[in-house]
Amino acid sequence: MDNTMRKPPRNRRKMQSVTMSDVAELANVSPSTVSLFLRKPEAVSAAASQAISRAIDKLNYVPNLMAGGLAAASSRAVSILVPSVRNAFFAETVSSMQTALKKQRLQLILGHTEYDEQEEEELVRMALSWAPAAIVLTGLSHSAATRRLLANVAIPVIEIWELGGPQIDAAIGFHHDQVGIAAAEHLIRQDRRNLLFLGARMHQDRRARQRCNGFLQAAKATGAAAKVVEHPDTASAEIGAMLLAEALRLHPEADGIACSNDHIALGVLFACERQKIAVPDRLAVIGFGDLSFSAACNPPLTTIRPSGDLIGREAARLIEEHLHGEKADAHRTIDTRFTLQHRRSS
Amino acid sequence: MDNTMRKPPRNRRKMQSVTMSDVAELANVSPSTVSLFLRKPEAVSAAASQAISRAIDKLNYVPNLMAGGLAAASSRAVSILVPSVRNAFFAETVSSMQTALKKQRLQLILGHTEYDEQEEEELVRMALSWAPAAIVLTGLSHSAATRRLLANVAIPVIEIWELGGPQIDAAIGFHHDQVGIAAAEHLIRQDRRNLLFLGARMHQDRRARQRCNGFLQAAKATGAAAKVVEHPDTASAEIGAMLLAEALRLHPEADGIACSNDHIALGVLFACERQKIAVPDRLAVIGFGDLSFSAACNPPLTTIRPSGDLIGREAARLIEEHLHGEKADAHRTIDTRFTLQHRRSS
DNA sequence: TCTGTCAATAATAGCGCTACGATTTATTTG
DNA sequence: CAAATAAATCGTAGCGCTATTATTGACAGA
Repeated sequence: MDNTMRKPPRNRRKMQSVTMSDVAELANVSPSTVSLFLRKPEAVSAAASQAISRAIDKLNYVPNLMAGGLAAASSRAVSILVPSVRNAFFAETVSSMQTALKKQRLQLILGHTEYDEQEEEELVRMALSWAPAAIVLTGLSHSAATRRLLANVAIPVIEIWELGGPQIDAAIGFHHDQVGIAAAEHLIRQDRRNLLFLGARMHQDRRARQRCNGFLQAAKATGAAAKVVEHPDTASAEIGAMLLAEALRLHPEADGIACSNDHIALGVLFACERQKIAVPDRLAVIGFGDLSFSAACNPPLTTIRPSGDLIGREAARLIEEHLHGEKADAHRTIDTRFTLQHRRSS
Repeated sequence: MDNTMRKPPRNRRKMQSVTMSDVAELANVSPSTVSLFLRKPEAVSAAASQAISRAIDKLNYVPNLMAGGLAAASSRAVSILVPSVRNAFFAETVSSMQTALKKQRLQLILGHTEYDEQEEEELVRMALSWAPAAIVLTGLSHSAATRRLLANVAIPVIEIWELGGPQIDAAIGFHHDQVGIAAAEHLIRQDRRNLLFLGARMHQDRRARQRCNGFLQAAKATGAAAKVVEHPDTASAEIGAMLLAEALRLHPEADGIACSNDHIALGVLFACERQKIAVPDRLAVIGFGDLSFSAACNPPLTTIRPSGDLIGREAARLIEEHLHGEKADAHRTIDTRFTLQHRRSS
């Protein structure tokens, strides 16, 4: 009996053109050494380093992060979930974070929750499938299942753009009620006593709601009158103009207006101009966001500038620290604060 | 000699809490069946499906996409590289694309090139490390190395937001020179003969440059005068106002102005208002972008509306088709066009 | 000369999953 | 009712890499 009877070459896999072994072979070292070189170059001799570098260049080797991640049980990806990147605030944070993370060769996986906790939950599940190095969520409010999913992960879970509630792990942001308070106090300092808050999409945007509540509270505390007029759609200048019209119809006595953000405020300014309502003499206006047009409009808009950029950078820093082993105390809270930009609209 | 001498349990790996085998065991099927169920549920019997579903829920199983991607030699990630997501145009595309891709359980890996081809190259390299299902780039201009890296990949390479040059694979967008032409022709139709183009960051923003060139060309073709005034920084209303001042100083005879985008145009409107320059009587203004404030400002801004949203959706569609095996002819070009929004500023 | 120590490198054993062929079971049909 | 066909399920062999341990070689001290 022929015991050399060979099985036919059974199955065949797809593959990557150039692998680490190819590099190793060309550089005349073992694959282990190539791997070591890629992860800790300082542990490899100068001669070997050079040979490997040369081989990588020559072969145009691109490491397979999935293989690496699988073997190391963690990937070079960071998942970030924001309501929407169309919103300039979150765009800013995402952008600054991506820039900071690139230096550590970490990549951003982006998801949009559209202010929907169910959506967020699904995205968290998908995100975890990548065994990310960290996961970043917007706000402190999440579904029970989301909390459960994240309760026991070994990676940093960072909640951004909101402070002041129970947090899963770390939180980076500021207190939105304080923003509202600051706006109200500012208007009152300008001798306004009939205050108004114009808000968009507040049924979904928890943080806008918090600003509104802080505003009302502070107004009440000083005995000023304060009303709210809102609109369910996403903030825009158009909605802002509409809200102003509605507001003046309902509350013609108003002399100080805070807006849930600068888009609304811009619309208010546009409407005031059309209707020859003097700003700030007849009506003081304050916004939130300090968007790109806010310093340039007529009159320049007083507004509260959040720290979207800083939030992203701090999140990246936290992730970096964790990666470098500095376990850091969990449940860290970083208050990035906000600043009042006093301009001529108030 | 004791041939039962056992080696000590050699090494130990980290691991994921719940794996597919755990699910299989609980559901009383083989891991293969679980895998099959996850990928092609219709190929598994109702009984098994139910048992597996139950087990997944019970164990809270989260598949490991890296293992899956490694085995399948391709991942559920799509890489998208844009200049910056702070730019509302790209934010729109990224957002609509993410929404469309989520339905197919594909995830977006985001990178910012900051208008730098070197940066882009590095990001492409990083992106390829994930064996993405597709890769999306902005524009048609890339470094030689980038082209080389992408020349032979088996996945769709989609270039967005620009048409009219040699493309790597598919391209989705529109012709920016046509935008410039449309703007010039519009102003000329409004009886303007002394035209001006105000541009920001044109040394980096190739597409803004193309719009400018189209504008100049069309003006020249009809015998109208056309000048350019530009500023190196990112577009903003502030820069727009500065550009207008500079422009009127250099070209006081101007009666029609096109802006590289609506931020600039908004700044122009602000400045005109401050200087009591009548728009459109003295000066007609047209922008590009149709941003959120453009319909609401004073006067409402005539502008050209691109199709950022559609670009994202079409890109997602292309990727989906490829995933479902419809090989589609390569080098596809999809012109998403643009529309002129004629409002009162012109 | 013989250890002992250290630095550099290599061999080994998977990480969790998918693709493929093989096998089993159910269903049909001559 | 056996044979042929179809449907459902399973077993196997990696995907390309990392982490750990094992090995090698150089050099020091005694």
